Amino acid sequence: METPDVRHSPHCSQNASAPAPPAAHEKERPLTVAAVAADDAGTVQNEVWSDAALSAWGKTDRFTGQWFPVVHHLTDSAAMAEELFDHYLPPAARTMLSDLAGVSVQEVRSLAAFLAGVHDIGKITPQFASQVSQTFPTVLAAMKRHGLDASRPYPARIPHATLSQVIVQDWLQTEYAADPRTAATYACIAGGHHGRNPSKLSIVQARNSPGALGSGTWIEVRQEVLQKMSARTGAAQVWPMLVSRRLPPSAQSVLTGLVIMADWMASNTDYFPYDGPLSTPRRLAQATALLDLPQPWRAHLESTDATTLLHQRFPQLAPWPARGVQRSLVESAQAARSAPIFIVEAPMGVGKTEGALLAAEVLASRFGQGGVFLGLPTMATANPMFTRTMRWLDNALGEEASVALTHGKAALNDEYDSLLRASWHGDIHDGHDPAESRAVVNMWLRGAKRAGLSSFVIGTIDQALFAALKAKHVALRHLGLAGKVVIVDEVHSADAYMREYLHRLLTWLASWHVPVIVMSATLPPAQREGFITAYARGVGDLHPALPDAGDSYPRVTLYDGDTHDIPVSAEEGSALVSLERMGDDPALIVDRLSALLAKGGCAGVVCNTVRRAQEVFDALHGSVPDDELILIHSRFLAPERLAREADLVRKLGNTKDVQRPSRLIVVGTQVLEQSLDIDFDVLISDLAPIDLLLQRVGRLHRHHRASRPELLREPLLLVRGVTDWESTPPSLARSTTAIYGASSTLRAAAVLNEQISITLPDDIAPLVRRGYDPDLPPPAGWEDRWRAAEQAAANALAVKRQRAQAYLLPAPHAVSSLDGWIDVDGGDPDRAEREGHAQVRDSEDSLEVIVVDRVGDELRMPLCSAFPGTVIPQGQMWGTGQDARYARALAACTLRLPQELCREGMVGSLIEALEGMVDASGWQQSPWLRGQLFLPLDDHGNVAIGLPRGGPGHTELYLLHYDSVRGLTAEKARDH
DNA sequence: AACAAAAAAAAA
Ligand SMILES: [Fe+3]
Ligand SMILES: [Fe+3]
Repeated sequence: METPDVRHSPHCSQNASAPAPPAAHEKERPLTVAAVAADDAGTVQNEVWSDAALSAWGKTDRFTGQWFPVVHHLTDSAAMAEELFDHYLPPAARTMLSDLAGVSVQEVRSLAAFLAGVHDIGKITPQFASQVSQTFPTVLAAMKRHGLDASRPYPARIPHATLSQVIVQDWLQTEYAADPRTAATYACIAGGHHGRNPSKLSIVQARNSPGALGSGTWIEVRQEVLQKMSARTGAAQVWPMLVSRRLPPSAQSVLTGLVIMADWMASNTDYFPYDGPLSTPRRLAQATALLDLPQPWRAHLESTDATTLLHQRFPQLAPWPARGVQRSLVESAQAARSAPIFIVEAPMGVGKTEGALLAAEVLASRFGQGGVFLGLPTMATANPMFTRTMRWLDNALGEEASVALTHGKAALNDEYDSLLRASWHGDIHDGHDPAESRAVVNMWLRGAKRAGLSSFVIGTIDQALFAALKAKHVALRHLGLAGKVVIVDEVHSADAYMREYLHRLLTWLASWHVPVIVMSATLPPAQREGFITAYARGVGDLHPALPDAGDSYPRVTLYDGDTHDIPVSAEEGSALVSLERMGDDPALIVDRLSALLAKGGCAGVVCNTVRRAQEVFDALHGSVPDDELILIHSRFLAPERLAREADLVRKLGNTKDVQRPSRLIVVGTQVLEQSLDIDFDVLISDLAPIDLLLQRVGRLHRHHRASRPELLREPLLLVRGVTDWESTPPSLARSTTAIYGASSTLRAAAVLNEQISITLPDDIAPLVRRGYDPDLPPPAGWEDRWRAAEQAAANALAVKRQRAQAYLLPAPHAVSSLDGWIDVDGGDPDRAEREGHAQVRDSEDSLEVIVVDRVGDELRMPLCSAFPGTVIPQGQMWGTGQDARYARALAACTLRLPQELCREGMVGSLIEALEGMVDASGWQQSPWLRGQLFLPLDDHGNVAIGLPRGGPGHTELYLLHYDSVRGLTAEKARDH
């Protein structure tokens, strides 16, 4: 906290009895003066500055009564920026900044240090200084004695960062005759140091506030700071070159990120104490020792051969040679002319991830990146990827490097948690052999906005997309990504809304020369082209050559200024999947499966909704033994869903110790289509968009198995979810069109129309291409429905894209400076962030709750938790200290409520109802439980929720039931 | 009226 305003201090509400601040005459002596040590080497800061400059306060601490001169904070920040430039930024980021600024690396370093060295110069103004007139009157009196009169209060509060921008900008204009627009491209970096750049209008307003800025000595002291910082950092020699050209926005944002990082560090009194050593080198040495930031990663490869590399990094894969995709990736990474984007389309299980990590090493060693960002669509896939990446790092790292797992529930991941705890205590983490692991979590690189600044960041793709979102501190996201190789996996799962953000991200990444590897199942050609076009835009190429339109799969496409179709040697044999249509009555499944599984076998049934899955399950329940039937969907408690998925992989996976049962039916929803590496002998699926249907088919005879049951030797796909196959066009189940829209589902039906088989993998690319081809003609007799569906889809797409624009960060080429770049038309970003309007996913309201068991008057931890049955105290403080582990285990017991309860306009009353059911007031101190909602289930797994609907006094009662077999069900009781 | 899965949220 920079101002002594303590209204927002977390301590103040409960701190009525806190000791009063020391008496005014005692507390306002800068302790630094007394701390000059005789052997202090280097520049003693006080000798540099005039007494007037030293009298200006920059920070105050109301609790200790100490204050700190702003010129010292600025000197600390400049020194920290130099340190970060030299030892935190990877070579790629340094040369990128130098390229963009049009000066040498050394010169752009001077620019960075200068900007950090003046970021708070707006504090040397009457308007800022006057804030402490009540709390630190003698500081103001001393300032006044030095000619800095701040005794008049300024109620109109212009943020000091805005004042900094005005001051720096005007100085560049008068001192170096910079034109205003050019000056703004540099000055906005000071203006944005609080995470939000002032708008052009507010800058004009600030400039026209002479009272706020002050005159006379105020101007002289600021001039002194600007000149001495310029001289100290070497910027004085660089400005004449810089002012002749505008700094590109891509450099503005990364430098802003660097200034913010330096400021945060310099503002931490553990690292830069008010009363610590006075000489800057000593202060910096103390801070860097305490920070202990690992250096950026330096990739060093011992071989150029893909197979050799593969075996060095992934010894468990020896002695098998590198696979086709891996070789293509490694070899084309070696050949790329400049930082490239790869688009890798291949099924799971061909070693894409390993190939991408090896390619990242090749790219980083060639282009100087210092880390890798690896993004996945879900937390559930990011977690195992974190573990895999850690094992790669065991073999890839020569020195210590920082790692982070970044997603909303990262702290619930045990491996990351142990690394986090090790960073606290400074001791080595348990679990994995620490001697082998040079990957560490750095203490400073924790928290939502800092973790992404680590060298190796594994997280949800959202964490990268935030770099394209209008949100506070987006420049820190830019700093985090600008020196890395960026890999995003399973990109096919992104919808049109997310793709808007992904495109914008790619444009920014390209502008920093960041190598990108996009991995996906088959993409419609328009999507492939969209990624290349967005990336090319970032390097100023408006008309990149488009990739070959032919149907190949797997395929690797590369753009490095030119577009290349990289050959991938095919290795899999092809398979002919028989395709049959069946009716929608669940009873038909019972009959069909009992016949098909007569000689044993494992069947998967994928339904488009939870309700349909539960219906199929119920139909099978009577005739199939319990241990041969599994239901899986997302409406299970998270630990139970995890256990279920682990069970499926144990039974149907591809591991050495797989225990495949002789007979099994798995009924589920789309959770079966996502990233589970399991194999069915026969598959039944609801009709779905063709790409999704093919994802599901990917689970059919997925692994090479020595033998399959006699009746299931050839892969068979049965498609249902259509109420009438005979009508023209087929009439789709309503729930299916509600989820996917009529167009994409109808298109799937069209491309499969009259087909009786699918050849894998050859048919995949053409089916997906045709399924999304705008010119696909409807089959005869489908025209009317088709037209209506196409129109509805076009409208929905336009709405989605439109919605995405609201919080989409402008592209680097679309702005001159960062002035107002995260401002939202008619809104303020603080509010947008607080209320969660700014999103990278387009989603309707939905609610996740933590489940507790209610037994009599007691609340207990759920049976699936790590502490089953443990009593949870109510109405008293709980969840911190010794209880934190219980709170953490409880926080893992989440359950998503059905959409039926989260309808438009219902969520508010639902939250209210839930808050009334469990007294969680005593748990709010726990970071695990703070702000969460709780659902108490009685010992039958039941809970009733009443929601006001319609008129006053009118209530709808929903009966929820949870059991470990069917998951959560909701039904509406009769009105009462 | 009812329809998957998925993510997220502290600074200087
Ligand atoms: Fe500041
Ligand atoms: Fe600051």
